[in-house]
Amino acid sequence: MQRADFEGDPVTVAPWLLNKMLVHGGQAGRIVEVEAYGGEIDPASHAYRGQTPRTSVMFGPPGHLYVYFTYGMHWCANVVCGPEGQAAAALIRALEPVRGLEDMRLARPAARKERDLCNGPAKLCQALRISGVDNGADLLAAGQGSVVGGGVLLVDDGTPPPKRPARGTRIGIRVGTEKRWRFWVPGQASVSR
DNA sequence: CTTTGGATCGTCT
DNA sequence: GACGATCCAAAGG
Repeated sequence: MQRADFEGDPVTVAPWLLNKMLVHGGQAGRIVEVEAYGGEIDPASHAYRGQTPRTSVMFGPPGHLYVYFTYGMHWCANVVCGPEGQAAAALIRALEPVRGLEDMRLARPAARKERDLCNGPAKLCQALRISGVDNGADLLAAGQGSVVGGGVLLVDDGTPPPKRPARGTRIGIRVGTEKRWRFWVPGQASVSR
């Protein structure tokens, strides 16, 4: 897994992210649902109307984390993809909880079942304690010799993406609803509702 | 099980 | 000044 793997089209990179691990501190989950956002050509993307202070990370190099705040209370996390200068991203919509479940439960007292811990884009940020301070983090910083351990990381544990991912329309948007740019691991309990 | 409405504030018009 | 890449509790069936 290298930075070049993230330079492709978001519709290609997003399903490729399935089954990779998202790690933050002692908590980790397997990505089981994603959505592709196509930057300036995609009316549903935050970057559709060009670069703003909020969306600047999306215009930077791929393999970084774009975190945004919405509805006055929720954080959501994206993997920046596409070449530098082009805004594209994959929204992480759901994780299968893998490690640090006790801390996840502490961070998300509203979750009743294990699958409720990370089955939504804002839920997984709550569970992994991802917030605005993580915006712009380099997801590939592991093994680069610097201070590693506090940041958000993407890890390939060897599990390949599903050969035939399930596919459907994106959720929660009001434009661009015709594009079937949502991908998930078929039969996974932790996909969003 | 499904439907509905409230919470809450940064961002851009 | 409007609205959003959402979540949750409450109410109804």
